[in-house]
Parts: sequence; structure tokens; C-alpha cells
Amino acid sequence: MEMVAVLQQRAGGGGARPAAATAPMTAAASSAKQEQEKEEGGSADAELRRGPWTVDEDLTLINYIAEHGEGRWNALARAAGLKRTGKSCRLRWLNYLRPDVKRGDFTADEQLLILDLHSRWGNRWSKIASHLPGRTDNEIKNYWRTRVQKHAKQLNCDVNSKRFKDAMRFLWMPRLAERAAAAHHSSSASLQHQQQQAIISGDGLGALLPTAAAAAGCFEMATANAAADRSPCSVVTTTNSSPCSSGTSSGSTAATTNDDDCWAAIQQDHEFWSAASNLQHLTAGSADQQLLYFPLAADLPMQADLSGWVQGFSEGGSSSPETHQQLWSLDDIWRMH
DNA sequence: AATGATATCAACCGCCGGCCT
DNA sequence: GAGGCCGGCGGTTGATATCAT
Repeated sequence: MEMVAVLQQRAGGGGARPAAATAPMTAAASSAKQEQEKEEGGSADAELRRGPWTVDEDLTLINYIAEHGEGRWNALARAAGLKRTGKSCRLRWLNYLRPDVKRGDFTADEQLLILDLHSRWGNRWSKIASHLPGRTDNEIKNYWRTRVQKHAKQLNCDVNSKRFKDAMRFLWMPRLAERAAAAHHSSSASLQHQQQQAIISGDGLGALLPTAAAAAGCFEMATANAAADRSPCSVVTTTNSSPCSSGTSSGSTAATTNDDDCWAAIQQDHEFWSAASNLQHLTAGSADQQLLYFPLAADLPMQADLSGWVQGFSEGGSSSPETHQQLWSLDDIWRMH
């Protein structure tokens, strides 16, 4: 496929994202802006273009990098004849034009990973992104700000509050894991076998990470590696191994997960609200009380308590949905103390 | 159909640290 | 060591699409 066609396709040719959201500035708007910049002219900065990239600019950048590779971005921008800052070129390349950049909605696996890593590292978007092959820090940042913070708002609590974090850990993440498992349950048995073997052996986790089971393995490794302060997912180096995350389409197949669906399910669950309230109540007590009433919500390292949940899920391997339900239901949370 | 609210995402901005002179 | 340049990072903004009324 020719590069122009690829760009046009990316610019709105069939992704889940609204066409204009990713499309380069229209010709009219672009020329209008250029006119404005001409009028502003004079300084060197005024010659620099800003705003959405055009297809021509994209092609120029792609072709130049294909021929010369990446380098010093300011020099690259000049050499390529782009009237852009080096920063702008770098951003465009890394966030959009790079061939391995993954488009489309986050899979349940990826969402799980984001939630988990963010709970440990906070807004270290670049660090988090380095563990989600093909995803950019910008994309993850946007996801967090739009989706996650929206849910916090719905719960009428701060995204950094313990209440929200508990709801995330014990309600949202299990739901995501459940859905991811359901998605992968329908994938090929051989792949599942490979994933399980990879997790058991610890080999090839990275290659197989974008799966619920692999995410579970990741959490387990988090526990194991916590003391050494090693990244649980630092072996993630390869891309697009997940059957539900492959390709550049919107990915809205049966294998993908919309976190809003998860959240809607949670909110529809009558138990949820009382659970969320109870979490706040129970975790507000002393450490001993927390352990007594709700051991997992006590002030333990994130990886420790979550790993318990996901580990059970992982050990279930290809267990039935009933098993998952048993693992994640609120009844069982209460039953644990 | 029109309009306002909300969601989404690409792109920009400012800051900071590393590197070079 | 000082100063400038550059790239990386996190926060923020603005344009557009979509939804609700």
C-alpha cells in the first residue's frame, strides 16, 4: 500500500476515532493559518508552522526518516525542509507516524496494565507507556484524564483518594480482568496454552503480555520483583501479539473491551455503591481493623494485595467464567475476612 | 434541525536534565 | 563552572465529533 493511502486511511479512513479528530488540518484551514502566519511574519518563529500536520508534511517527515533515520530533531526538521520545530517533528513521529504505533481503543489487558502501573508510578506516563508496546505516553495520558478521571468524578471522589483506588482495585480491575479473560477464552486454545506456558516458565512473557493471563503474570512478577525494585513488566519488548489488539483498526471486536462498559456494569451493580462506601468506612480504621475487616484493603503494597486477586485468576488458567465470578464477586470479598 | 454539553485526542507549552563548548 | 542547545516529560489547550435536549 502506498504511503499516501496509509496516511489517508489513518487520517480517517476507518478507525474508531472520529475522522476529523485525527485528520490533518483541512486545506482551507491550513492555508488560512499559513496566511495568518505570513501576516505575522518577520521573526524566525513566525516562519514555523504550528497546528495540525498536513499529509504532505507527514510524508516529508516519513520519507526523510526512512532515508536518514532519526537524529537530532531540530537538524532533522531543517534538513527535511519542514517548517516545524524539532520538538513538533519528534512529537508527530513518536505519537502518530511511527510504524509500530498502535491505534484504537485500549484492550482490557492494556487498561489493566495502565491501572496497575499508575497505582505504582503515578503520572509517569512515559514509563508506563514503555510497558505497553505501541502505545504512546500521550495516549495513555489522555486515557487517564478522560476515562479514569471521569469515573472518579462519577464516584464523586478524587482520583487519588483511597476510596477511588480501592474501587479501582477491587471492582474495576477485576471486572476488566474478567472481561479480558472472557475475550481470550474465545481465542485459540493453542495460543492460550502458549500463554500459560510462558507465564509458568516466565519466558516470553513480553511477547505474550497483551493478554489477561499475561497481565496476571505481570502482577505476580510485580510481587516477586518488588523488593528488587525491578519493573514487573520490564521484559515487555514486543508488539501486537494479542489477538484482540493486533492491527491498527479500532479493535472493536468481541475480543476488545470498553472500560465504560465495565464501569457501567459496576455502577449498575447495586452492591457497588454500598461496597464503595464500605471500603471507605472499613479502611478508615486502624491498621489492625483494616486487616481484620478487609485485609486486602489494608495498607499493604499495591502489588501485594492485587497480586492475590489476579494470581487466583492466573492460576485458574483457562478456568470457566463461573470461576472468575467466584473470584471477583463482592460476596467473596466480604467472605474473606 | 438547532444548540449546548461533553468526550476525545492531537498538538503545544514550560520545565528540567543531560550534553557540549 | 557557565551558558546554550536539545530532547524528554508531564500538564494543558483547542478543535472537532458525538451526545443530549
